[in-house]
Parts: sequence; structure tokens; C-alpha cells
Amino acid sequence: MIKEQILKNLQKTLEKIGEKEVDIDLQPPTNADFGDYSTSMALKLTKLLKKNPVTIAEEIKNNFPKNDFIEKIDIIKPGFINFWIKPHQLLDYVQSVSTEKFDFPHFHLGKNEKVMVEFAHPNTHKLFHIGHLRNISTGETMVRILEAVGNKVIRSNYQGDVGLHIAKCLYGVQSEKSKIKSLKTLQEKIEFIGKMYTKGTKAYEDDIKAKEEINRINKMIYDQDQEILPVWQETKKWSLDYFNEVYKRVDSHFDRLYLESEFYKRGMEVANEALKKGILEKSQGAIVFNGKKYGLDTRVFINSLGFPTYEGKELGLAEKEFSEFGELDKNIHVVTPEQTSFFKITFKVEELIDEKKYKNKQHHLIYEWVKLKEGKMSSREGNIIEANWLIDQIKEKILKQFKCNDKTAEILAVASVKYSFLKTSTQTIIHFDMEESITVDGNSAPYLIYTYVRCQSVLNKDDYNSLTRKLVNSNIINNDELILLRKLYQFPEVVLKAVHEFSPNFIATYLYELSSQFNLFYQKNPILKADKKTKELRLLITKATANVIKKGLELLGIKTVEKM
RNA sequence: GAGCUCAUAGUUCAACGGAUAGAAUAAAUCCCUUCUAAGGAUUAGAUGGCAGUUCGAUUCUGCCUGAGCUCACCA
Repeated sequence: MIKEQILKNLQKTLEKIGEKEVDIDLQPPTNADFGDYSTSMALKLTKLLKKNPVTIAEEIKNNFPKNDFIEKIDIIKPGFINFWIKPHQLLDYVQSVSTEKFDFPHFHLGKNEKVMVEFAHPNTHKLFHIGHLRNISTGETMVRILEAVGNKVIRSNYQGDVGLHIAKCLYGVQSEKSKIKSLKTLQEKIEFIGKMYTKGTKAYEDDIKAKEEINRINKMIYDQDQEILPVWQETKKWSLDYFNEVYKRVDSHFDRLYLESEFYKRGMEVANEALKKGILEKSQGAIVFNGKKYGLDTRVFINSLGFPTYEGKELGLAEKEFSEFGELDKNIHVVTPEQTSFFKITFKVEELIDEKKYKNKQHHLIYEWVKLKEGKMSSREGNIIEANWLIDQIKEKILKQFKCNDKTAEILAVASVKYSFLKTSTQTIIHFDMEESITVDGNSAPYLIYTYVRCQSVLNKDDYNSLTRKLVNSNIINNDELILLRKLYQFPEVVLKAVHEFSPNFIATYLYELSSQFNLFYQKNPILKADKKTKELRLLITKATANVIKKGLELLGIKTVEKM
């Protein structure tokens, strides 16, 4: 990338001037009038060199090594140095992209070039709701962009299949056991356990006897008691089958599905070993981690009844995750922010257990809640927005508003939902509104896909393949074309930035800007009716735009359509 | 009570310590004899308050106000 070359040259320039210890910033400026790359290093050097920033900038400009990729260097007002890349460099890149080849720069989080992304984590016996949808969209795109920059990525998913909520549900199921046989479709089964969960939850609060029974069921699940085992397993299977359908629908999958029940035993063993080593300690009948020394909270790993808590089980899970697939550089947990304390502590305990294995290798990627206008979702209130239901609603809206077939509407609906989550930063709370939140116009997936389809439509009408020959730099590149060439050139850097900061929204924003610029270009400049040379250039731009949009959306986990 | 996070147009969101704070949406007005109008153009609108650091602050620091989350046997 030219960015690297400019940086290297700036480094050399600094050495010539006699300064070394300055970190050089170099980014595309917000305003394209200021060139392709801009640095404010001269401003930062004012103090060190005790000179006017503009003078320093001049000095840098004059000492910048001769090269064949910079068109011009400008110095502006307070002391910015702006670089303009030669158009033929941009053309070369766009030409390579027009053949659907994408070479992203590599970026690794460690020497193993292998990471795990743990995401989705729904609980069985519960609905897969919009919150999970945001999680899975985020996790899926993280997987894809990490792969794009050269990592082997393991997709994992830790699904809760034990706990009080499941006992509540099974209590309800037990009370209406006779109905089970009449349930035929998966949909009916899921609705049934949903209702039974509500029933169990109410009983738990209103009826002391029921509460005792639910606690007993909870213990039986942990003990794998034959009395409850068959129902637990059957209903769990319904949930897992249902989750699989959702994963498929949103174009996601996993290499490894972990279940919480798998780590009950091993978690307890690991916690006890940690107790012997003095990492954990006994307190009021429980085994806890005293975080005070480290400025952390104190949390329970094995409760006073002798059961491992979520924390305890996490130790078993971590051990497995870090051994099953060889050495990992990083394990990225895509989880909501209220678990920050939980992760800080489990990560610390793991580090104390085996520093080499765990230290700096666990990462909590915080993604925020999807809240409803009325407040937080809760199954008790019955205001859960189920993932499938939401996608169906959007699909219906699309079918009503536009002429397209079912298959296209399905892809566009899933795309709309995913994109509306991914275009905002992961750490922003989404205030969900059915009418406004999932948009199919403006900055939306259909807008991007429409732009792609437009490109395809033009390309399909072309009677000869003008893209096979190499375009040489001509002076006829107009401003609209140049803007697009420069924008296209930024794609790999944007992807790199997105991985670097775990911020897929950078890609979404970039794709929107690219589409927007293309649509403006399209409006003003005829492509197929232009003279031969111009037409070749414009077709090249069209092809490259289409490829970048398609690839960019793919990195976001979003499919495109060819016609709409 | 302690700690963490957040506060930007009417609304929902962007912005790496940088240049004129970007969009979408809602409103008004234009553009289909031209490659898909699910498009494009124009107009109007915002950094909670007070200090500080800096050549430069939405971004960093402190205080204030307001919201959310967490702080031992749930997951």
C-alpha cells in the first residue's frame, strides 16, 4: 500500500532533518480537497524543533525522497502536509479490484495467526431475540474480517442449557406433559416451551410449593437425574434445532457449539485446584476469588451448596477452548457490557492459573443492548422481539413496497436487519423502534445492494469486455471519476482499521459513502454512451465499485442479489 | 455509598487530538423521451454546563447535571 511507502519516506525525511522520536500520523483527510493522505506531524514538531510549523512542513516537503507515486505535496495553513497520489496508481489498484481480487493487508493478534470468536450464546428453552441478532451479526462480521486479514478463525458458541430459567420452563412442561405428543412442527414446540417458561416463572413467584419444586428440578438437572433427564434433553433438542434454523437463516454457522452443562464437572475441578494453589479462597462456605488485591470485585466460583457458578463453569470452558484447537492468539467473547466485571475476574483467575496459556489472550468484545422504546426486553413482560418474527416483518414490508420475488425479499430482509445493527458502533445502545430502526431506504442494506444491482445492470449491457486490456493513465479523468477512484483505493485500509479497532461499522460507513458517490456519478455521467476511452474508464469504475460493495457486504456477513 | 459507561440536528446514529462536526429520517422544492427513481439535486437544523491541558478538543483531565450498568453464592 502507498500509505506504507509514504510513512517510510516520511521516516527517512525525519532522519535527514535529524529527528527520529516522533510518531507520524497519516490518514485520508475528512475533506477530499485536502488530498489522499494528510499528516499533522509538522504541527507536532513545533515544540521540539522550536520552529514555525509551516517552515517545518516546507523542510519535510523539500527533503521528501523522490518517487513515482506522489503527484504533489501541499502545505496548508497551520502546517498540514497533504499528499496527492498519482492517478495511475489509483487506476492500477482499481484495475486489480475489477478482477475480483482482493489483497487485504495481513494483521495478526499474535504469532499463531489463529483466533477464536465466541458469539451468539442463546440460552436453550428461550427465544432467539433481536439482542442475539445483534450479537450474531457482530460476531459473524468479526470472524469474516479477521479471516480476510489472514487469520485462521474458530467460530464458537457457548449456549446455556442449565440454570433456573430452564428449571422454570421444565416445571411448566411437566404440568402439561400430555400436550407434548400433539406438538408437530418445530414452531409449535418452540411456542409451547415459551409459554411453559412464562407459566413456570409466574408459579415461581406466586406459589411457594412451586418454587420448591422448581429448585428441586434445577438440582435434578445438575445431577442428571433420570426423572428429568429425558424431558430436559428432548426440549433442549427442540431449542438447538430452532437455533440452527436461525443460524442458517442469517447465514452464520459454528465450528463448535459448547453447552454449559458440559463444564459443570470440570469447572468445579479446576476451581478446587485453584483453591489448593491459593488463587481462590473459602469464604462463608463458598469458594471465591478475592479481587481486592487487583482492584477487582469479589465473586463466587463455587457456591455454599457446592455447585459451580457461572464463573466456575467458565474456568472449565476456557480450558477447553484453549486446548481444543491448538494455541490461540486471542479468544474474543462477544458479550453485553454488564458482564464486564465477570470477565475481568475470570480472565484474572485464568491468568493466575496458567499465565502462559491465558495472559492477554482473552478479550471481552462489548456490544450493547438492543432496547425497546418501552425499555428493556423481558420474557416476563412478553415484549420480546423474536429474531424470526422481526425478519418476517421486514420481509413483508419489502414485498409490499417493492416488486420482487420471495427469495430476493428474504435476502434483503436479513440484510436490512443485519446492516441496521452493523452500521452503528458496537458500543452504542440501540433504541429499537419497529417503524424506524430497520430502514430499507437511506443508509440501509437495500440502498447498497441496489447500487450493486445498478452496476451489474450496466455491466450486463456492455457488448464487449473492455476490462481485459490495461488502461493507461489518460488526462480525461474527471472529478467524479477521480473521487470514486480515490474512494475505491481506500477499501483495504478501511478493512484493516475495522479489524484493528474491532469496529465493523467503519466498513458499513465506507460502503455507504462509496455507494452514495457512485450514485451521484451515475446520475451525472453516462457510462455506456460515452466515447470509447471514457467508456472504458467508467466501466472499470463500475466493475470495481460492484466488486467492492459485494466484498464489503460479504465481510459484514450480508448477501447481495443480482436483480431487484 | 463505590466503580464503570454514556450525553452530538425534532428523532435515530457517524466522526483517528486536526482543517468547513458527517449521514439517515421527518419538512419544503425540483429532476424519469437518458445505462433500474429502492435513485439524484437544493433549502433549514446539533457537540448538556463550567473550568483546564493543547498551535488545535465532540474526542484528553477535573467538577456539575442527567441516564444506564455493575458491586458474593442467577446465568
